[in-house]
Amino acid sequence: MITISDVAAKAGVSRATVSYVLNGRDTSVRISDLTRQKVMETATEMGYRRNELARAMTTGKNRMLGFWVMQSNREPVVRVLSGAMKEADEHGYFIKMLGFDNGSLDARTLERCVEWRLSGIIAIHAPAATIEKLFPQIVQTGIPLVTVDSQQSAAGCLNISANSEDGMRAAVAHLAELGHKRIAFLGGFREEEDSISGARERAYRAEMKERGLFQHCQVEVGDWRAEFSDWEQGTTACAVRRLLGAPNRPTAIACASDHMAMIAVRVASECGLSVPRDLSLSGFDDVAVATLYNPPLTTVSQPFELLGRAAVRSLLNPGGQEPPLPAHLIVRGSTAPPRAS
Amino acid sequence: MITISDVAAKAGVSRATVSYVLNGRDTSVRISDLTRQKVMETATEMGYRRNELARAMTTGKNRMLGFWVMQSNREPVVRVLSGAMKEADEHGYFIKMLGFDNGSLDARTLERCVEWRLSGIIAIHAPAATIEKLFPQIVQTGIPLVTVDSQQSAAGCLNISANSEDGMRAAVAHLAELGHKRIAFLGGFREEEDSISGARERAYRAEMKERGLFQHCQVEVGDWRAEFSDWEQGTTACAVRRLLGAPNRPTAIACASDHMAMIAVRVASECGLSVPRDLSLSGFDDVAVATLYNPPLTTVSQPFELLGRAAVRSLLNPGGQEPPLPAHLIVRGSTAPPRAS
DNA sequence: GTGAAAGCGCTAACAC
DNA sequence: GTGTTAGCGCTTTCAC
Repeated sequence: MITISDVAAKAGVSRATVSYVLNGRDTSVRISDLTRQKVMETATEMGYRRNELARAMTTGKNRMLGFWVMQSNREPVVRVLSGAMKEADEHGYFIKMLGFDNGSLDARTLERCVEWRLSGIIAIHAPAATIEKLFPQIVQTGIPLVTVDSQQSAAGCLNISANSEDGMRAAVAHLAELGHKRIAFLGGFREEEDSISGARERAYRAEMKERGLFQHCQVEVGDWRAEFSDWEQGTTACAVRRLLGAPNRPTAIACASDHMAMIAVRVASECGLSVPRDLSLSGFDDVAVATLYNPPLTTVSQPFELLGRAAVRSLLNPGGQEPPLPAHLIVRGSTAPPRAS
Repeated sequence: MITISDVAAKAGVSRATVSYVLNGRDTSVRISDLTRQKVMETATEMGYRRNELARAMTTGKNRMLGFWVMQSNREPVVRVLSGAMKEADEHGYFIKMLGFDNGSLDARTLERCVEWRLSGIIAIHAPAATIEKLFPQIVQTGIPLVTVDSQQSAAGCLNISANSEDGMRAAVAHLAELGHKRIAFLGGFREEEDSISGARERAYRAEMKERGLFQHCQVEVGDWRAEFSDWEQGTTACAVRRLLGAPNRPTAIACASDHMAMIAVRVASECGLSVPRDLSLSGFDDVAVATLYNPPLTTVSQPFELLGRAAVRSLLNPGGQEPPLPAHLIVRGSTAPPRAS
């Protein structure tokens, strides 16, 4: 492999000069057009390839960001990743994958981040408990960490999320405006009080209250990391069955994720209920297949790609404020006015 | 940041000794238990963190694999990635993301791979044309490249795929055994003769022929990279409409992907046809939502995680043969016997 | 068994 | 403007 010295020798200049030219540092250190040209030529001619490893080592800065995912297999994750990739790329940074499905943020992986001198870490869907437990070690590494779509500012580390409260309120409002009164909420696993599902639940209650429907509130909790393969025995399906089996069953359910809404559709048809004729359902996330589902899902769309971009940006310039990202309702075919009863 | 020299000084040994101990090279170079212990202790005590950058630089080997994806947003991609991550991790390797959605394999990104001295590249869903065009440059870099779920051995570079021919034949066989005769095939974009969709199409024809149904063959081609958002105007929807609008419309369609099968379900219901009562449909991939779909999709399951693992393994030991990975049929609710007509 | 010393490829003061 | 030089943190050969 051709090194900078080889180029220098052949071009008849010093290594430093080559380095300057190759890094375009012409502004601070003037290099004559002639030598620059000469250096460039011999470099390409010899097939020189810069060694980013050596560069990163000497500067002590690795332009590489870690992307930490607890659970893959979820479309939001890959969409955030996609956004992060693009933003990172635009700043000359790279993404290194950390612990895909390897369970949660563990000390060992954190260790590896410092061994590689990463410039930052993005953790997506991080349980607040884990973050909190690891927090001392995280600050000790000195590597900035930003969470995405996790609990609001767990332990004081920055979190990037869309404004899902507004989104949830919009969903409930939509349902109410269609004429529904008994609108239930189907949440994700309520791991801790302040989980992301909890935030949506609060938004639901707030909107219900504002519309004078508070006495009709009904909340059930499923588990949004459930495997899909055996959803029929899952906690989400059970939660929906409880909801639909109740004497005063709801005519609409606002769900905390699209997948839960899909499970709800399936359970409803089990019960002989058709969506949206007998039951209106709204999802959350706007997963790609939401539009292909049968019926197409009314849902709250989250700007996942933008979340990824924002996460990278906030890592790159720590001071800067990121504008809040809106989540907005998309009305499709899974919601309709309640049947005249 | 504590360096190896710091540890050496404090432990009262030379840097070399520390290096030996830390790398567990005790076998070739004997280190006394006492010194080893001493070194280990001071290292942890001082909070030493190895510098992987420096290590990679001096050895000239970067234990990092590039993962090249043309189009994210597809579940298969993230599942392959997940498998690759695990396998890489078990061998002490890492995954670096390359060009997520940045279009296809381009020369610039390849350049970057050599700048980072990557030990290998995994390219998923690579169009054969691109691979072929870039092939000279790829071999020139000397970085081994393996494709996943791409056209069979494009231009002589190794490709890892499940045996989707068998899977397709199983799907057609299943449909035939249910009593269907007019079984159509809905393929992905037929970019070149030997595309992956083409392979499935050939398998379909072969199975039809074997069962004496060759005269009932009907093939339409959609586009499996279509966006979902406007599937109604998409080529896949049109292809399905052509199929269902024909005088002798098929009673079953074997689709080359789950998403296309879902589109087919939607189009069928547009036409007043119900699945599986009026039309049986089989998918391909076994995407997570296949089981949640309405109706649950009969589909051919691909072992994506294993593909990822196999890709990494074949990069790590170039000689070794990877055993073929089977794709198998999963029967769910989207297929049924044809209506007595 | 252990240590001295020579790199690995590059950057960045500083001198010319 | 350009070159000299001293590292960066680590590995590895070769003496001791």
